[in-house]
Amino acid sequence: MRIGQLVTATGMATSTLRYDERTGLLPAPARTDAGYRDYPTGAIDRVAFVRSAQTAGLTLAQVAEILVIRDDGRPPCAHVADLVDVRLADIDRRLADLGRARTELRRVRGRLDQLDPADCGPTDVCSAIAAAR
Amino acid sequence: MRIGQLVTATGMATSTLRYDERTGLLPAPARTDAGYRDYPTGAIDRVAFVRSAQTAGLTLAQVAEILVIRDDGRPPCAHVADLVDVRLADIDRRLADLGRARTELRRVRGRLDQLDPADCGPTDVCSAIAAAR
DNA sequence: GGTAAACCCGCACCACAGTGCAAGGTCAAG
DNA sequence: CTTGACCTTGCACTGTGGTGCGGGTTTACC
Repeated sequence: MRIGQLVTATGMATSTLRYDERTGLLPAPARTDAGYRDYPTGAIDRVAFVRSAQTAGLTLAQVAEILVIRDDGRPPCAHVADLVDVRLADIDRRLADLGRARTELRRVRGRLDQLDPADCGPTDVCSAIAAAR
Repeated sequence: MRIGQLVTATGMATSTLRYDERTGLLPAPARTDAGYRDYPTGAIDRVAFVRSAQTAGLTLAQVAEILVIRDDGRPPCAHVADLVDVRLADIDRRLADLGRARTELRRVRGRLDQLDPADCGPTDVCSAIAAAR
């Protein structure tokens, strides 16, 4: 299968597939005599897996770790569980941060509605924001 | 005030202050004869404002926009309100995305706990993740 | 006058996940 | 045999918010 076929099969861009190969996410495929990449059919599943894992919020570096273990013949389950746990903790942290930021911005927004632009002296840049400390 | 004093007053790094100046967030200060930056005392508030706005979730580019308006002598209230609204919408989007990602990852985690590594054939890389599509 | 700390500038570099381009080679159809 | 689609490579660039380094000057203190 040439790269064009893999593109239509997976929906990825050629540039992305080559990028994935460069970074070790996809094994370097065989080459035709002319130097064209010649993928096995399994490459479709491999690409699909990479994108699933990415959608789940893993970085490509983490996906690569999983693939290394699997390609080594070992089941990556334990490592995947670790990565997922780390990612979940990260998400919880981000959710908390964003929630706080939202509360804060809502407060700023409320002050802005209250504020008459004329009241806003040139001393500070924007009192509605400066108050947010 | 020299840059070192501003550093101790604001807690920022010199490199960051110079960066902020380069990108227009801080006005270029006066210079001593020797070429040292010589900040007015107001610079402390300016830096503090930039960090407040940044903490509120605005990008430095957006903060710069606000400052341009203010330095132009106009009250930036209306523009700030726009930026805050945009940022709030963005945060809501992110919160929703992260919530979905968390649900998905929790599901993957559940499958991992269920799964016996021995069952995980070498056909797919990790069935717990591959199922997440 | 010597030394250490503080300051200057410009350039290069970090993560992250790609995208875009130029210049060239190959393959299939007409 | 030509045209056009497809493929190759490497390099540079995107955005964001800075950090780090090297080489040189100036200031502060003893």
